[in-house]
Amino acid sequence: MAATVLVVEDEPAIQELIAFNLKQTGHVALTATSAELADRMIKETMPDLILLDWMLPGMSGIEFARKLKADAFTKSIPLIMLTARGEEQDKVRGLETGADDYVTKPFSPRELSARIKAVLRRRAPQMTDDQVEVAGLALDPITHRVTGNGASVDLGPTEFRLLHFLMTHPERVHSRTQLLDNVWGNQVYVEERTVDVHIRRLRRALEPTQHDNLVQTVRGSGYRLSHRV
Amino acid sequence: MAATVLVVEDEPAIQELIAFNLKQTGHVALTATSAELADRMIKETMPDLILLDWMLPGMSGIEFARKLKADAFTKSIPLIMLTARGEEQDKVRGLETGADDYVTKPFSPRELSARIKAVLRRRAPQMTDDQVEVAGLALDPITHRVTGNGASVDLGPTEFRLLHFLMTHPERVHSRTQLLDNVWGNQVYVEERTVDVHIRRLRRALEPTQHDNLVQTVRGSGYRLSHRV
DNA sequence: ACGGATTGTCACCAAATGGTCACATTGCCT
DNA sequence: AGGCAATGTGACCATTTGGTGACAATCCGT
Repeated sequence: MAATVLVVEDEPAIQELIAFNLKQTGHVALTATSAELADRMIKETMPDLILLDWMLPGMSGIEFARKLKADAFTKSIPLIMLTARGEEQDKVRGLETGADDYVTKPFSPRELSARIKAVLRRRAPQMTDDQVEVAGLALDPITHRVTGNGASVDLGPTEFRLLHFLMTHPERVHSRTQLLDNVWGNQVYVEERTVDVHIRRLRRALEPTQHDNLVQTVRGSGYRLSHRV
Repeated sequence: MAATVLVVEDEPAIQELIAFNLKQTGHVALTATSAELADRMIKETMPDLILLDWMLPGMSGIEFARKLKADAFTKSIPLIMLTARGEEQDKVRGLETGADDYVTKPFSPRELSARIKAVLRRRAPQMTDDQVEVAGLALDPITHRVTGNGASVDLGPTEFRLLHFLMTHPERVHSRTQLLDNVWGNQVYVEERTVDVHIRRLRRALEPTQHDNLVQTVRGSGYRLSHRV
């Protein structure tokens, strides 16, 4: 999953190393050597993720992190702190400032990319190939297989995408328009009521394993996937 | 939450980009390429927010902004100005005319939507999708769920909107007219007394969890949501 | 090309919802 | 206490919304 990552790090060697690894894993790397520079770049590009070194010239990393999390516009950007080894108390303080994760130097490229992936996953869940599971209903995007309590469930392509979207965005109400945009793609024109029909087909397919009640109607708003009553 | 946003921008590419992103974030996008056209659309649709380009053919953006803020009908509509980069003095003048915020081009979709959300929250808290909680009564616009001390509360669409408005504007008395404007929308004509009936329905729905006394009658004025007796 | 699967629409139905009225109740003032 | 105005409340009916089966067009593998 391609993401734009801003690396705030003053040591050129480390900076390049990270940038290289980011590109290797399919991301776009932006770099800044100071908080001031980073600040400007954030406003311009609104990156999907920020990697922030603990120690920076001028404004310290922790100070900068606090500033980012205080600003309503940047607050929602995931933040990973890079700390020197063994500074355990720093980790604590880092998480207090609202960092989503931290990585201690030296780190392996694999570890870094794993953490990046984990943090990004929280943002765009349906983009990943991860298996999803809700109340005994499991969907595997890779094998394209759905099982209810182990028993296999047969779905058409549209119902599969619909269920995948719902399962990666559970509990949340989606209007018919949102579903059309996210499941059908936003360039095709189909009737809103068509969603109803596919919801119906999805429910029917889930009936054998009693999972049809996961797909809930919210009158006047849309549909929701939830295990709660 | 879903808001109707009017985009006044003469460059088709930018206009489309913005409209696309608005739809992505769940808003309804209207577009106008000139101040004259925008003027007509505003009268017709009364958008929740206006995005106004600085540079427009004919009447300039700043001139139009001033006009909007001088008119009693449009004065209260939040306004975000789109300015070219680095025109710092323009920002100042823009804010002087009553713009609520400004965004410098080029901007990222994320920044724009963050600012839109921030402006809407300031002007119309019930348009945002933040959770609200008052005295054990919780309402979540995203999942479209209401719980009283954890127990789920069942509401019809109108009662849900009514409660949402009251909870985002607590401790304040709202006349029937104000409630009609904010909950029903100000273009529909319904009897004032209809509000009473929906207040009644809302109270009944809140009875099971003893939250019905939050909805208070202020004789001669209207209704209020408050945890105080 | 054939046959099954898939998909978008439609028509029809049941249920939910919303607005209004009529009447009951409450509160406030003299 | 009496009377008036404001509000509460139940019922009714029209409208809206969503569920559902049927159907025709299209797609796709054989």
